[in-house]
Amino acid sequence: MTYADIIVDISHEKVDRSFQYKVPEELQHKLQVGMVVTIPFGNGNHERKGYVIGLSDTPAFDTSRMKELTGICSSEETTEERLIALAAWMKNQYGSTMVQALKTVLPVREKVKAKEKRYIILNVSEEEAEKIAGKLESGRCKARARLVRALLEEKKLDYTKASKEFGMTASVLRPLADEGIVQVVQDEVYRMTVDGANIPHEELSILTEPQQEAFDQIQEEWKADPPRPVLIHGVTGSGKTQVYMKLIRQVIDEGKQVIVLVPEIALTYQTVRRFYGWFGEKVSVLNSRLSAGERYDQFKRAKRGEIQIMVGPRSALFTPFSNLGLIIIDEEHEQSYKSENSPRYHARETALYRAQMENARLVLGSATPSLEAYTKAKDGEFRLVKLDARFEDRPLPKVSVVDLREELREGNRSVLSRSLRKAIENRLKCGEQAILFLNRRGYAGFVSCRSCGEVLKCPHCDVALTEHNNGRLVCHYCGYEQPRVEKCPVCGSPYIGGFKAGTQQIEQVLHKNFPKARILRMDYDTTRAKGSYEKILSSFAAHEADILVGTQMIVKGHDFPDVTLVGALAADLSLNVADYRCAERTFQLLTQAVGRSGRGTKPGEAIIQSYHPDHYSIQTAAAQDYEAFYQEEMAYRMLMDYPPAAHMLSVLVSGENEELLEQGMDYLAKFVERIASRYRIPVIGPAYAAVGKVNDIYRKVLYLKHRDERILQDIKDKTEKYIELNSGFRRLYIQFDYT
DNA sequence: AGCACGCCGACT
DNA sequence: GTCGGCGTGCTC
Repeated sequence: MTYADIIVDISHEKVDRSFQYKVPEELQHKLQVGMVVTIPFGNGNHERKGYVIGLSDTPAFDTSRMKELTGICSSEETTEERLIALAAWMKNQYGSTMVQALKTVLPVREKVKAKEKRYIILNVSEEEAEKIAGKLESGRCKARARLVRALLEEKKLDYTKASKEFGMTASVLRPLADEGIVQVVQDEVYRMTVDGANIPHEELSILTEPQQEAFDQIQEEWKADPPRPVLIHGVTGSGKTQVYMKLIRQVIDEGKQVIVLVPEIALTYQTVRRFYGWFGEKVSVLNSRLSAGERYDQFKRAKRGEIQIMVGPRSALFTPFSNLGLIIIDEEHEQSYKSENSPRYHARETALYRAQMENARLVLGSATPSLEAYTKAKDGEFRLVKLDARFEDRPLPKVSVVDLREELREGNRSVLSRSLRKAIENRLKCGEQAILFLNRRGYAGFVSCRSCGEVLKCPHCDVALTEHNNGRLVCHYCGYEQPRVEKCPVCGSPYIGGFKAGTQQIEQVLHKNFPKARILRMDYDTTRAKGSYEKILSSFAAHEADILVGTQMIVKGHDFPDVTLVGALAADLSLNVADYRCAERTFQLLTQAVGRSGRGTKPGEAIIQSYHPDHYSIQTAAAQDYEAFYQEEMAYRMLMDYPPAAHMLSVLVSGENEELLEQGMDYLAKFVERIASRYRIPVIGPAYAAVGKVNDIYRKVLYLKHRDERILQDIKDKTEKYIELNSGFRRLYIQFDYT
């Protein structure tokens, strides 16, 4: 006898878990994980749809009370089936529960209600309703009377609102509906996000010679069987988008569908407009501001074949297209492709799997590819396509690096070095624009010396130590701690401490230095209001300001033709983050920033200020030399066994009670150590997570590194089982993360 | 979501 | 005592 774990297709949290059913004899060899089946459910044995999420030979429930599933109904639901198989893969790969994986992949389940918004309306005249209400009140039917009264007030009553606000339940409503006094109606309206109809059609531009060459190389790869994923490494401003558009056109002409993933931040009105302009009604765009219901509507349109192209952030990867032909991931290196919630999937890896499963092609693009993708390209797993020339052969900007230690020695303590100040002055004189950029991403209080640039690092992990409120310096990988230092251990200077600089202070300094300049500031504070992001950018593009100051959000893919100067104010801010990827991120940010300069007809310039002017990530970014950066960084990852040289498994445990967390983590660490010692893998940690406390929930983390992915997966599986068997972990939340 | 069960106030 | 509304809890 086999038993199937099934998730019931009822959109309610209370049944959001699996139920076990017996599999009838004749279906035993046919049934597979991911199939959609019919099951009797609940007291009335109502027939419902269910998703098979697992099969086993041993029952986990009293067999005398277990029902039998009635049939397989998957013939036309192939899209769903594939997505469920994808969820099963994600569950294994990233160590989440199946329910969590299914929820990420099939937003359909929760959203049924949101889509079919239900209303209650009166089915009788108002006078009659008044009479009925009176009768109900004099009787004992207070709840029903309440409902009728509410309907007299408000003709169309929201179903969910009604049940929430005055506790209306089905047993209150049904008699009224049966007697024909009220009626339940449903609206089915698509909530359109952007009105594509008003955007004029645009023709795709003709490819430049290098673009055409890249396109041809991709065509060649697509003829192979099976075609490899393609990585387009194109310098900033080389026009990768044009190549994508041609590829998209080709694939939809074949009658297949396309998913385009873009980083959240790039989902601007401009991008959306361009897609609508080129492909009109065939496109739909998702973004995180969309409500669950709106997102469901778009997915439904995709499933019905009303659209051919879906553009959106990582969640758009799960668009239920029936004949998927191509997945494009733009700015493939972006951090936002990695999910923060369980399953902590990476869109690049997951896209690769989905593409393989559905015979779709995959194209990644970036000016600064992730080490993971570039390594695969070097190993021949991906096809590497280069786009080396900027549009119309415009030169890359001239870059210089300023040594802030030198500035301090010369007595300049301002955030602006002398050469940067001079350069800004020049731009103002010529009526050109400047962008000043503060790469604060992931900024966590590291400690550095302003005289010699020394940064305090963990002796075991080679990542920057973080200063905590209690004054101690802590490593977030292994938990190493040491007291605060008063003097620089290398040069003895007392100028050692945390880094303090914000966009606001810089704006003030600029006002003082250049009283006539018009300055715009763009950071988290100034972009919180809806639409303000667009407003600031379009105002700067229209040259209504001379200087734009901001965090990394200003360096992403915008075209400002009058900008001829970019200044990176403190490259060290992203270089010394307590994370092994900080050099990669710094290189990416600086390269992107530098690429904003000189996009128009006038040549551009860029100035990078740093306490580590000779660090390879800064030097190679200044030289715009990706290959050199890759070699250096990869050597470092090999040396330290950091990904992609090795794989890394982290176990994140969180809980409200710090003591309980501490205890649970100790037990867990002991267990993991025992398992890992069989493979001779050292366990790193436990340590407080980089963000040690979120919303009063404490977080601790363990790390394991190994070159063989399967060994880590085995350790993860065993740990998962151990957690399941021990009730002591019930009150802790445990997440696996896998890189 | 839908159904049974059990509590509680009103009425024969 | 009994009837029926209405909240609660369970569904393999």
